Amino acid sequence: MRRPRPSCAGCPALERGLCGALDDAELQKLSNTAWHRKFRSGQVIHPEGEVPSSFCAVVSGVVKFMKTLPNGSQQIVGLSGPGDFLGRPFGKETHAAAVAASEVEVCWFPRNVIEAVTSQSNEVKSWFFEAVSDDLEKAQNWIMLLGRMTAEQKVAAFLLSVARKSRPDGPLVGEVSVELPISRTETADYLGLTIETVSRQIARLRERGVVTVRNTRQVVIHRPDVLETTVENVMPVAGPEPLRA
Amino acid sequence: MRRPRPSCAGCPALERGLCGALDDAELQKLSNTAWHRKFRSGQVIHPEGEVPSSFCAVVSGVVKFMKTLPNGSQQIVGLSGPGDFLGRPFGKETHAAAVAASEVEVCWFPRNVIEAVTSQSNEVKSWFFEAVSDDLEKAQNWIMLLGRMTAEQKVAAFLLSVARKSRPDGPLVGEVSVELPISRTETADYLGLTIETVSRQIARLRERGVVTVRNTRQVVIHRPDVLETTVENVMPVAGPEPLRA
DNA sequence: CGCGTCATTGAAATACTTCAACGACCGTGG
DNA sequence: CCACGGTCGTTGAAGTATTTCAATGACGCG
Repeated sequence: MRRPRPSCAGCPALERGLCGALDDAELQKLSNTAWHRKFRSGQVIHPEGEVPSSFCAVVSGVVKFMKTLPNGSQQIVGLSGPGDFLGRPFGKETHAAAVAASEVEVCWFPRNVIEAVTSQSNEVKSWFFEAVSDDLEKAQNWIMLLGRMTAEQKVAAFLLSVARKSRPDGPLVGEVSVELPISRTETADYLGLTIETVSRQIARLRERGVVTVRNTRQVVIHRPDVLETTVENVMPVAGPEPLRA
Repeated sequence: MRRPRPSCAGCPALERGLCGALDDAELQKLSNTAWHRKFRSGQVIHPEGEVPSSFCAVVSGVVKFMKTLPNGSQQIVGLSGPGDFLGRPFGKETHAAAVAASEVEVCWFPRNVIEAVTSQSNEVKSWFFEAVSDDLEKAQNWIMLLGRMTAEQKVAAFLLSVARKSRPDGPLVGEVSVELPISRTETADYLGLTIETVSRQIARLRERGVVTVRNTRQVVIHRPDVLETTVENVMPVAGPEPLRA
């Protein structure tokens, strides 16, 4: 259902995303054709392997990018939040499905409008380039995590990444209360673990007093420093061999 | 040591890479400042976390992109071969070290030349955008592999990816003889396994008659179809539950 | 209240790693 | 030419982290 044209004031895509890189005329052009659209948790925004006919920015909620193996096992290959853009210009098929991981609201435009703006503006091209480069960097960090970290480290890294997103400025000292953006099942698919292992690792952190679990989505991190050393050092205490140059 | 200016004729970067997207004047500008440089296996081409002062295309050999954890464990987050470009314009620091995985020859230019060409040409900007997008897609496929595949599947997928690169056209039928581009240790770092596990999985494929190992780098794949079903199906036979829509 | 979904916990199974020994290959120097 | 040492790969046995299977518990909704 078509909703009234959105006002861009206060939109996270304007403050942090592509729209902030546009000049007034370009923004006007985009917002003339834009409309807001809502998805319930689990709904597919862009299916895998199609050229999306449209393009959108996340206004609120969390979007997961999923790949599915023929045997049914799934892997989340990326997450997007408010201000992030879904899809890319220049009609390539998506290589992962974009699925709402919560109630999601997006600002939706036809792809030809985005492509018109993109092809004319150098700055917009650069913005896309930077965005994809950042995604690539995140993906490579995730490759490191999936390939070389233990379950304990993966969960610690996940909690830290959520905490850092909620505190973009400061360096995580003292108590940090965070809201987990995704369910246990999704966390497992994100970390390449089973749901049981995720649950057990969180339980261990709770037993050790590192975190308190208010409910399945609300976690208080008492000792972010412990999480950080967990991620950085495989060895729990006293690394015997300082690595040589 | 500075080598004579290279001729672009026959260079893989011209045939498959960025240089093919340049017009004559741009190519001339680039080749005027370019020179060839060689690296022995193990030498670092771009260190991690620096803004590279230069930019280059791989002419021959294999380059690995590595991340290292504080405890010393390593993960290869990408591989590049002839025709691929290392580094990106617009002065961002690299997020992985580029290291020669074999004898490597590159075509080397100062970054300001590349940036001049890039900022003036729309087509070059698009080329970079496409290249990074492709890298992102590969990285996301690798995330799937690392997160959800067994050791057996990882090794099968690796052999297939090497075989496919050697036969860019046809669909892998019959016997395929491949040369592994990287050592066992590097394969392990690429697949997120130990060297022993890689070795054992290859041994199992050999015992099952799927491959023959001529030497550590030369492998003949007798049954690529078996490798493909291994990757696609976790279950050896009879997937019971067809996944529902 | 009862049902369905999602999360937690326990016990058994297993895949992968770790530790350790051995073997193949290769260049060097006697 | 062959012995020697070094690196890299293979193989075996033991250990461990994670998965799998199964049961129970918490929460929301009709």
